[in-house]
Amino acid sequence: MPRDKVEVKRIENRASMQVTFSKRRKGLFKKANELAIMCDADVAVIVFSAAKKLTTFGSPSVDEVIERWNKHPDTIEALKQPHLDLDVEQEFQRLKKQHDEAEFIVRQLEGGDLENLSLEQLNQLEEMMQNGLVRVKAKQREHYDGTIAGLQNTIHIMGENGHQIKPEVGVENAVHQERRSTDSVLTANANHEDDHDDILSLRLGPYASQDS
Amino acid sequence: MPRDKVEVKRIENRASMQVTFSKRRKGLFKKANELAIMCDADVAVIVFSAAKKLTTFGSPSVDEVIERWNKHPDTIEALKQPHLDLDVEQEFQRLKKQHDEAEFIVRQLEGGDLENLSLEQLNQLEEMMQNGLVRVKAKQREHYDGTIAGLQNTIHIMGENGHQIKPEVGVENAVHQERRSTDSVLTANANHEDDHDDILSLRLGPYASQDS
DNA sequence: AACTATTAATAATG
DNA sequence: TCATTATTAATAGTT
Repeated sequence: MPRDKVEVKRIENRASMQVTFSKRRKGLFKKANELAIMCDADVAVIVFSAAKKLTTFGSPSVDEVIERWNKHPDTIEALKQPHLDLDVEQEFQRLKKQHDEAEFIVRQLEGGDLENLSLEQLNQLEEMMQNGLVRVKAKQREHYDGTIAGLQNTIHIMGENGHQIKPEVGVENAVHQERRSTDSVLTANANHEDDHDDILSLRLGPYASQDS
Repeated sequence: MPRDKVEVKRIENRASMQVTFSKRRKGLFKKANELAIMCDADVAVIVFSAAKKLTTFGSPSVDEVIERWNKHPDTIEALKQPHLDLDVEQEFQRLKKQHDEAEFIVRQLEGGDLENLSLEQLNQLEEMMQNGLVRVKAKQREHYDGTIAGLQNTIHIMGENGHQIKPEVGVENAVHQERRSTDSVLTANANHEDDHDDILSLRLGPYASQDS
């Protein structure tokens, strides 16, 4: 509905599909919510992205609406429960395949072999990595900026209290010190409450460098 | 969204609620359909009116989407009936966890959210990406070198056949350009035979599932 | 249902 | 990804 009229058909460009998806999914959920509230309706919306990510909206909840749907006359004749063991196995295989694909990319990062990739695929990998790198660096900078601001503030306060310190000298240097190359590898997990960016972490503070 | 701005709250008047319900439900289904088509998403929308009437939209179908929802990792844990074989269930969880870790890293590359990462984790990610990039670039260079060698060989043969060309001049430059318009690269190898596979497999094609 | 005056959603852009 | 904005699309109130 915006800048240009757009045809309703599959968006071939991956990046813009992703952007459009996010926007429209948000819009869809908003509409669903409004319908539920304004019209006293029970609504469930289930969305799987092209990347297989699941997002849902439910009022009063996805489970309850689906439960109702299961019991509804129009639905009830269709499915009983004809699966389980077989389906679990299938789902297992599907998940395994999906995992292998993600693993493959991670393997490239961790030193996996690139022998069998075409130049085209290498270029795609490179772009993916470059883009990721840009974002990581930007986020690192935010951390450092926050730390620097905190330090400067501390120094400012110390100055007001009559301490005799020349601040700017050490701060900048500390931050821009080069990093050692640990070969450690991220054992990733999204959940961690141990997010500490206190002043001490400056010591560890490697700053990103190089081309980007 | 028309004549007057309207608050999102329950419409008390039965008649106008019914009218609004019809209009908005239609709009909701239209949006859901557009999302499914444009963004290659699987979408299910289930609506019970205040009068308990059921209407649904599903792409590819309500049943299939709900089936997928049932089997989704995020959902399966909360399954009502825990009648899964214990071994299978355990293995499933193990694989899911492993997958989450790989998926997490890949997400960062694909533009995932870095907000919740500590500085330490960002540094590890960066290093991983840098290392991967170095290897990818080295491998790209091999490809280009191969191309160069081939060209030089051709030129050499042409020279023996009496052609008058100075080869060394522009070869290196010519080969090392050629690959910066990355936007289109991603869609370039989209084999649509695999249409409903995920983004990773689209990018990496047949190599995605391979093991080392 | 149809009709519009408006608001809301969003494609393109930065 | 986030913000802005120029447009189109959805729709509340009215007929």
